[in-house]
Amino acid sequence: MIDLRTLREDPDRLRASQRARGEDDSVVDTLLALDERRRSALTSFEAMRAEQKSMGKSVSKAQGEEKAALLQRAKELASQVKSAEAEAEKLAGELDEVLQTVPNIVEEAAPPGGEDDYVVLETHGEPRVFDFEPKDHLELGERLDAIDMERGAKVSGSRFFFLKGVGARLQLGLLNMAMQHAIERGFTPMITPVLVKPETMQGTGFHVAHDKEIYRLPDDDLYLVGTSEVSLAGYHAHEIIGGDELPLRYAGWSSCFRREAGSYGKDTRGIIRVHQFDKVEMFSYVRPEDAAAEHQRLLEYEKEMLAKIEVPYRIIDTAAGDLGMSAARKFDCEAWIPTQGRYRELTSTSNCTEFQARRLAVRYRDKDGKPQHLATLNGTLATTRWIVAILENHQQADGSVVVPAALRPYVGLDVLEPAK
RNA sequence: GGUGGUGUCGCCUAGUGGCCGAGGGCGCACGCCUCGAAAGCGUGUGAUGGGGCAACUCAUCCGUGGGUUCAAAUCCCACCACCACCGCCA
Repeated sequence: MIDLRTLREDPDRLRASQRARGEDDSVVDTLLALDERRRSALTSFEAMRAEQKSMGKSVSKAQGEEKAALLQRAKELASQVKSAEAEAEKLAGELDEVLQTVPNIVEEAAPPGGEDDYVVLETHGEPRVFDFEPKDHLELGERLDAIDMERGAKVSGSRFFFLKGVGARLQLGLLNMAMQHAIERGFTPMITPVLVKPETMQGTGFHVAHDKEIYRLPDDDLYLVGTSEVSLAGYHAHEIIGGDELPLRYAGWSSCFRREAGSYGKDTRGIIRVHQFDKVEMFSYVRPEDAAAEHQRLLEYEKEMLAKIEVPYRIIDTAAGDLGMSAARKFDCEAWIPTQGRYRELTSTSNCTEFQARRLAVRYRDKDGKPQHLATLNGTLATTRWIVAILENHQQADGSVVVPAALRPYVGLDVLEPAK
């Protein structure tokens, strides 16, 4: 959520941000007008309420006819107070409704534009030159008896799959390595709920009512998370955290669920785009002034993980229009996928500044003891999709796959051999 | 799933319609005292929003949301969480 006081003082900042995202900047004027009306309604309600309170005192002291007269006037005032309050609440509700739809203010350094306007910041490693025709990850996975899409579809439908044998071992090893990576860097490991209440989903920046990506359980008013970021953002909701406890760093392991509505026909083969996958996610709560540095830190940890699986990758600075609701800046690491001849997203790290914390009421005490909103950041350490990059980049002519050295202790195998 | 109980300021607690504009204790902060400390004594002690340059001031907040009333922590309804017991399942 945007800070209203900041908006009043510097509305042009939000206007510029909206334009960078390619979104409507007239919402600024809508907000300012509503805010003005809300404040004047609030002031008049408060004045009436103060009068009502003092009158209430006189009623209790008065006697006889005087009391009856006072009571009569108090009754009239009570109904006026009621409607003044209703008016103030109505306007507050309208303001909040608009406020809920306004995305975070983007960092000035973020590239303007849409999905294709990203800027490549770094490229690491060179795409491997094969002296044989490389197989795609699904063919490799099937030969290894590691990935079973057909039975996934039989049991659950399209975009579901089984990881089996070395496939299951590969994922467990990868995610365990990610967890260990995080623990060594001071993160607290967490296994999080995957079903959350609407306010948690909403607070993290997803629209419970409109978002087509969210799986819903309407009978229970619960929602399946698309990432443990949601649960970890909600973890400290409505808390005031002592300044000496900061920064708080968590590494969440969870299954993630995405409906992938509107992506029909995209990435239909294999496990690139699926309805359910597993992920280890970093999540930090820091003081707002430390957020940019924390963002670089999370990106650094992602780079270290990518180095461990030894795949070529690049880092992109996501354009403003592709940031999503909560992020002010986002860096993606994309790995080279040989059979696609292009880079695909393996990690994503977002600086959400105070946006999520304001919605979820996560605060800390500053030096003066005043509660202030924290900044939240998240970043990927490993996901099921990494298996695609590992299989394709480390395959050999016979269909076997060399396990990257750092991963071997976690997988317990040096080479994955095709099943007979 | 059922029955009963509980939910008040960081913690414990008082509070059964107007004296609650929430009292007390603990903790914490500051001051007095002391060579220093403890004890003792005194003062202060939350959040949100509005107004004000500010000191300050007004409103809201007693699990959450509704309702009754001139007036609600207090009465009524629903929900949530926790505890106990019963049932069911593993």
